[in-house]
Amino acid sequence: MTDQGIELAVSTVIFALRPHPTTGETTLWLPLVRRIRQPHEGRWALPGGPLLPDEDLAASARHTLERTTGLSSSYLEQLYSFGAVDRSPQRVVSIVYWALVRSDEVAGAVDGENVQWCVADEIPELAFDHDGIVQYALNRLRAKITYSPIARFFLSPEFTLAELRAVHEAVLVKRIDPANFRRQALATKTLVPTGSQLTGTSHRPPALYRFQVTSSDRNPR
Amino acid sequence: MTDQGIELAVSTVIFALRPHPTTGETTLWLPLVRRIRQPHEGRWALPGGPLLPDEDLAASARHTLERTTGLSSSYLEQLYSFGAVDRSPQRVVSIVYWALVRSDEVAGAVDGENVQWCVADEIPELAFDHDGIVQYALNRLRAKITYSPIARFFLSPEFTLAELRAVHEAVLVKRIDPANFRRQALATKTLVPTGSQLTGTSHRPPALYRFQVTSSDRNPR
DNA sequence: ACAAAAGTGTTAATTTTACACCCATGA
DNA sequence: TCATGGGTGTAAAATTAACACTTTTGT
Repeated sequence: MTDQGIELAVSTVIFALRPHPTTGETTLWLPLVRRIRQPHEGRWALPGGPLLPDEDLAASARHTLERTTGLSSSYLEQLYSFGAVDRSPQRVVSIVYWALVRSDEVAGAVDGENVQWCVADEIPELAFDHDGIVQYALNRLRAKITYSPIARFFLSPEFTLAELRAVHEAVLVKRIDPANFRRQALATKTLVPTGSQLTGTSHRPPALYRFQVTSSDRNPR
Repeated sequence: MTDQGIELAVSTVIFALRPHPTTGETTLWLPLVRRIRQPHEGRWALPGGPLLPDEDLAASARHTLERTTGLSSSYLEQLYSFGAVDRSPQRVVSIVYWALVRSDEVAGAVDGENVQWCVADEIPELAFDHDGIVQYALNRLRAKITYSPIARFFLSPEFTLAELRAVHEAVLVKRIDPANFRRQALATKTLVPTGSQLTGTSHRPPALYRFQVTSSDRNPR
């Protein structure tokens, strides 16, 4: 009832796919922001900010995402809430979201003054307990992509099965048999062929697909 | 940085197994508390309370559990955080946990003045969005019991495979083949036979098992 | 014609499911 | 000895995984 004086913040782990700087392989990246005040001043941290009184939790995450990257998310899901007592002099409860950004959007993004994109598996030491949070988000993404069709949120609405498979391979960092992947993907019945093909390749033109829009797309949770 | 004046509360969905009042079948139950002030005064709601400044999130959930039921939880996991702007005149962000209580503990519990245990699938209309939260917790429990050995948290440390199976059957509300269940359970290698048997049954005495204690028991998340 | 990826077919291995049947105990 | 669940065996069915092979394009 009475005010507890606990600060509420919302942070977001933002995932996007980009080529790895050395290997060139498509890899998971995420943006970090440099802290410009105490505590942990100068350290890299997850983008976030205080929850505004008239802002939904998810809206807060979306705003942070737009503010720090200039991008919009194609998928957003709550990850976990952290609120250990010892986090800092002023007690903070952080509600953390994770988000996916489409590759065609992220291609045009550039690092800002205090924003830097990092390869997800090569993160520097972060402020607070953000290392653990990133690891937790990575686990969640990798687990979820294996049983849920979230891979599509990295892609444009129309895509080939090879592109969809490439997303899985990049996220899970392992090769996947194209023939079996195709059958599994089509067996879900969530994939609809558009009828058209992707031309301009130096091989047989692949068919284009799109995902069926389901009602659960609005309430992922 | 500045105080936002948002109230922080922690609620808990507490599950226990008891016989169904009419069918006698072992069924999922959960305790509800009657609200004694506005908003939603008189309505049933999930047990919970404001987060104290020096209290961990999980500790808050545990305290609520003990306060309202007089019991302790054998398992506690964060469920979700809710914080829509429209929840009430005073904005509240609720961090919700779910908990399991052992059957031998709950047997001795009695309903208090403003506490009532209800069959989980026959919940009355609740205050706030608590109906949805209960449903979400039920989904989570039913999903998790199929891939994680949480069923044991309803049981005493030593139990028979039939008792373990009965927990699965009660939670999922469906019959499970005893032979196949046994093999699956033993295949996980998390089950250790104690060497002793349960006597006093009017049939072949079943072997007693206990679960291996793993390090992940401390950080379920 | 050749390379390269799209797409199809086939089989082995593994996991899941169904159910028959023997075992050990109390009544 | 009978009823009752404990516990084992086994085979069909479904799923997963591995890989050969055919198709269609650009060069």
